[in-house]
Amino acid sequence: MSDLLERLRGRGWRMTAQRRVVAEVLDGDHVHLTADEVHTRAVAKLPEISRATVYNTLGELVSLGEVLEVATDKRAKRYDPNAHRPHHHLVCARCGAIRDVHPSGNPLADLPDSERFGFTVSDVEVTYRGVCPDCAAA
Amino acid sequence: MSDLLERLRGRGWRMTAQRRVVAEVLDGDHVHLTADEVHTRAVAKLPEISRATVYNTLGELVSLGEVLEVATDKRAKRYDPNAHRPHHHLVCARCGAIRDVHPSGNPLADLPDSERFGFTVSDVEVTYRGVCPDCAAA
DNA sequence: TACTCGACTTGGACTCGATCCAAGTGCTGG
DNA sequence: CCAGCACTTGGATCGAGTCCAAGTCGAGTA
Repeated sequence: MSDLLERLRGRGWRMTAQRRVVAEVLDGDHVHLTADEVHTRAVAKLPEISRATVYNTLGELVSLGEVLEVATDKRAKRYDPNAHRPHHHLVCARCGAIRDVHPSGNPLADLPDSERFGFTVSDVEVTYRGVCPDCAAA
Repeated sequence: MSDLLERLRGRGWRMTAQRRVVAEVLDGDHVHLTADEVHTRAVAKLPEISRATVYNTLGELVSLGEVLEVATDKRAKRYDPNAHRPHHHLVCARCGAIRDVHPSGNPLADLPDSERFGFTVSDVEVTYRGVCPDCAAA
């Protein structure tokens, strides 16, 4: 996904070591990391990187649409690098782990006009909640 | 909704002034209040009530299934007294207003086993996002 | 290559929502 | 009416996230 780095450069980003590292961490594997986990992994590659920079960079990536913010509960926000393929989330109520899922059907179409109250509805998020195998075993 | 008070008594709750007040606030109108708003309104009825008690009581109501917690974004959790009729939420991306909606279809059924990854899926939340008429006009 | 400047980074202080805890209060069953 | 213990209190604490002034350094220019 150095396409990501390419796209960022294309958008006029100054390419700093910190930004490269954050982008690499997100690219690394498609898990849904918290900002803090991103910071921990980033520190492994670039020890001096600060939390503030990680937050800044994540925020920029989100507003560029390269990464999605997922706030499934009141714990830490998680960041989803899989922004370019629409999908929904399956969340473990105990440990907070998140998996991407692709339900059949189109929930947007399931909201009749009479239930839209004049809103311009543009998006729908579906969050399935349950208990993951690991937590169920424990 | 003194049925609520009845139900609580039936579940072995000690009926204190504080709990009655919190239940009354939630009953008052079916808006989605934050814990802080609940506290503010509770203080109007019972000036000595503490924030901790409001949090405790809301937490108890949630775990009894009398009230739903709604975390649509990273701001404060909101509490939804409409727990006995299943419904979903339509959120204004600009002002944060929330409306209850009742889509057709059953999104739980739309998640095939192959997409459940061993999770015991117990619940689904659907959040429609858009712009409300007021914000669209402004 | 060297210079320059403003975008970027830093880290520590701060905010805000929420939780914890030890001490005090007051329901409720007997 | 009493006593025991569930409940409340408020202040401390926590954890995620934001802010800010000061310092740093990427990259366009010469």
